[in-house]
Amino acid sequence: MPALPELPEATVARLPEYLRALHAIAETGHETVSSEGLANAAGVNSAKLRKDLSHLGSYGTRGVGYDVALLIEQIESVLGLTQCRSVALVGVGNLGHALAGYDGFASRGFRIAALLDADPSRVGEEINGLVVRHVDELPRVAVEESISIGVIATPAPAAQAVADQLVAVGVTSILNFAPCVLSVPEGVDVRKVDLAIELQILSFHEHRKASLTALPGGLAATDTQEAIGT
Amino acid sequence: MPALPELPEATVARLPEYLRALHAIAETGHETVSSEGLANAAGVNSAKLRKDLSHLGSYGTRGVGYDVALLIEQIESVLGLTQCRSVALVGVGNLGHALAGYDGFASRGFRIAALLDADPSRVGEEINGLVVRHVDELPRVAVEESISIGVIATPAPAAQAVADQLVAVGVTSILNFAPCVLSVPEGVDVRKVDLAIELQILSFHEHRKASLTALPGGLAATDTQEAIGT
DNA sequence: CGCGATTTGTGCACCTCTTCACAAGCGCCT
DNA sequence: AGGCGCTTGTGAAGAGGTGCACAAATCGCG
Ligand SMILES: NC(=O)c1ccc[n+]([C@@H]2O[C@H](COP(=O)([O-])OP(=O)(O)OC[C@H]3O[C@@H](n4cnc5c(N)ncnc54)[C@H](O)[C@@H]3O)[C@@H](O)[C@H]2O)c1
Ligand SMILES: NC(=O)c1ccc[n+]([C@@H]2O[C@H](COP(=O)([O-])OP(=O)(O)OC[C@H]3O[C@@H](n4cnc5c(N)ncnc54)[C@H](O)[C@@H]3O)[C@@H](O)[C@H]2O)c1
Repeated sequence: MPALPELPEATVARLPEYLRALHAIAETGHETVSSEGLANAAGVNSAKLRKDLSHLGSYGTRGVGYDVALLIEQIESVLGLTQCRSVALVGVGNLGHALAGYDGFASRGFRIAALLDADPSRVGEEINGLVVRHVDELPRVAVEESISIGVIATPAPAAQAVADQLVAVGVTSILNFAPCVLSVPEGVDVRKVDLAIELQILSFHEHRKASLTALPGGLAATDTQEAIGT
Repeated sequence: MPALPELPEATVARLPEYLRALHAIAETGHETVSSEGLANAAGVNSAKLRKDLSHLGSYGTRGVGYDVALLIEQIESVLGLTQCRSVALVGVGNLGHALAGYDGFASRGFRIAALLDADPSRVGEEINGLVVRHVDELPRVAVEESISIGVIATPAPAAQAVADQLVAVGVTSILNFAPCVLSVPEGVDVRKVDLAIELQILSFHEHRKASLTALPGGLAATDTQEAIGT
């Protein structure tokens, strides 16, 4: 059993990006990669990458770099991806359909194990070989499929109720697409994806850039680092 | 012209959340709101909220709170949402369809002004009153519709090429759904949304929680702050 | 076998962000 | 008018993250 390495949250958020980059590098046939090379592929600073990897007691070789296969194994192990995790998707509407048909989950260690909706007219529909079931069946489904992550793609007003139902059946990780805050008991992790927020942040920078160029003879030595980190 | 207030990036990222919360509060009929109340609605610490708002030279009243309507106006002004921004969506596949049919954009100050795809069989299709056009028409469309933000929803291998095309026609803000890093010239902002990354982060915490509970008589006084920030 | 080229791992300084705690300000009630 | 309770705005301390710069380690080659 690997002693829990107490990773910084910022590092955890970057590990999946490294993993993706590593898989891409592995496909090109390279057996090792330098911190510089991997950092470029992942879009980060090489020093940051080295520090991140050092936190998981890394297996790099000075003068050579990192063994790609070994590093993939290490990161997957730390992220808990050695076992395939089952996901329940609640709300099979516009967005839910896209998610249900997305093959990028399976290829990265996740299995959509259940599709759930409250609308009776949607129940029974088959998407990608999976039948939509009624959300009331959640307790049974959760056990049968040993769900470990819940994804909420319902309208915002229904999201809190769905979250409560997920928590009630023992789900402790939720990915929320509805634009609202969820209140959950301690010990439950919620992550949120909100498109409108992303666009509004872009809008701000667009606005700022416009103001800057509109300024009279603004000195060109203003700070202009771009490509914001996630 | 409002002097640029030099906002911290972390604050900018939270302003849209405050804005959403404010709109919700406005609908309940409240004319003012305390930092405590707004902070709850937005899912943040009240001290953080006050500091954030103080950065935009805020208009709160001690002993009373913030004027909801005024604050909405202020934040929208700072985010550059006073003008409706036009968005071009490139890649009208699985995910693109969902985005094209999403009404959450219009309601928050954005207008999907163009749908573009490279697949000839998709060109001409009408979605939500908008006709899919060929991606080669981007230069003309960008000017006609005065596009200010580009959204990439193509497969990863095509994303960089699409980004280059967007940059070429003058787009300086890009929202990327493809799981890859984009390289863009200085002055262009890129934000990324990657579902698999979100799930993997959740997986990590799930993994960690499992290890903790599996530990023998671990003292209950371990840190257990949850509900991670975006 | 030793040397130079290369690359990792990390101490350190800097910076940003968070959180606490409280003075200053405002309105209301007497 | 004055006092009291409530709420904002902010200084300061602390926590966390970033990036530089370099010593330590390893490999390949002569
Ligand atoms: N469509 C997008 O591109 C998009 C983008 C970003 C965010 N979102 C958000 O994702 C959510 C879903 O968007 P959508 O466009 O798919 O909406 P939608 O209306 O098309 O789909 C919502 C689905 O949820 C189901 N539902 C409603 N209440 C439910 C409940 N209590 N339990 C289970 N299922 C329930 C409905 O029957 C429907 O099928 C919304 O909150 C939206 O704001 C959507
Ligand atoms: N479907 C999802 O739920 C989902 C979730 C997260 C991320 N993503 C990512 O979003 C992207 C799109 O996913 P999808 O499921 O919609 O894929 P998709 O294959 O259904 O759609 C991709 C579309 O992009 C078009 N396209 C390809 N090359 C193009 C080019 N050069 N210019 C313009 N258009 C081009 C294709 O014709 C197709 O219509 C992928 O990168 C995927 O990884 C999808």
